[in-house]
Amino acid sequence: MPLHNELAILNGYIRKNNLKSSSQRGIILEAFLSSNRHITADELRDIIKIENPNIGIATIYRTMKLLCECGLCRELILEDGKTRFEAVYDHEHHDHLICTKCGAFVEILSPEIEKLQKKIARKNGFILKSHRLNLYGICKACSK
Amino acid sequence: MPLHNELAILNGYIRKNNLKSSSQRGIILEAFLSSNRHITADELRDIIKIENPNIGIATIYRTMKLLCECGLCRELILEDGKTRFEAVYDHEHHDHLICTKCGAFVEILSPEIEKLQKKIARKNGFILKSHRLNLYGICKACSK
DNA sequence: TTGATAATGATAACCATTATCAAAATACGT
DNA sequence: ACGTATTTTGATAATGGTTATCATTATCAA
Repeated sequence: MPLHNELAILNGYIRKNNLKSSSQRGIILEAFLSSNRHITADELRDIIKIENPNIGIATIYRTMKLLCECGLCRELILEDGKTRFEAVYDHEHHDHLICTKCGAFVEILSPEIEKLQKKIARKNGFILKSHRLNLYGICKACSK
Repeated sequence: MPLHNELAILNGYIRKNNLKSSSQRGIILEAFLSSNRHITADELRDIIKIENPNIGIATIYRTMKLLCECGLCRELILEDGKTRFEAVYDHEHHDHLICTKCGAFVEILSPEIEKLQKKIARKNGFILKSHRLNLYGICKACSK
């Protein structure tokens, strides 16, 4: 049950920062992890609403920000104006290949590209902290 | 005078699509090109306001969209919630290296990375159409 | 010049996200 | 277990960038 690990991380972060735990945070974390996709705050709310209609959207935003702070989650900003949240713990770093027709996501990984990125940053006097790489194209199904 | 070329492209696009020309579009195009940076609609309005205080923000948005359609401009979406516009004509394709402290931009170019991207897309059955690569780090001046 | 249509400017609407604030929940020392 | 200080929550207002609306104006072709 991987949830236990993530919950431990969240609770550790809460303790370390003198925050307080709440049932809402556990519920949101579980819904987020089990959704298993790049989800928006609104979509998450719809899922949570079924069992917990009283959890407000503000709390979802606040909790997702918290999850990002403690390294369980990452924001994904595309061009539709909505922030998507992506699980990080136990997930290798990856970039995205996105079908512009159907919206399909493929997670991709290229150590070679990463190496080149570091090299470019160094050449320009930058200390590389992170990067964002999205590839846009037409997937197999859509190109038929 | 490179403006002439861009103006010709814009006017060609207008003619081809049975649109109508206007003085505002020329003014906005010129202000955009001479700003020579990744500019937001708001910043562009401030520049234009000095000589043409009567041009509305809606027209600026509409014109920038038009410039994107005819290939003179590209939208750049970062994480501050503002769309930036970047000149494309006569500019080689490039990605971005961004300082997370001072916001400095460096345009970067790596044919090797581009080649790897194509390879990855192909391996996943995608026809690659475009990509977006931003590197985030600390620039030389800020790391002192 | 006229008629059809596109463009403009002012502003309202939109929508995702954040701030506000009173009420409720939590943690901790006693 | 109790009281108290502090955090969290939920409802909702506010924010801010962008887009839609619409009456008026400008453009273009005949």
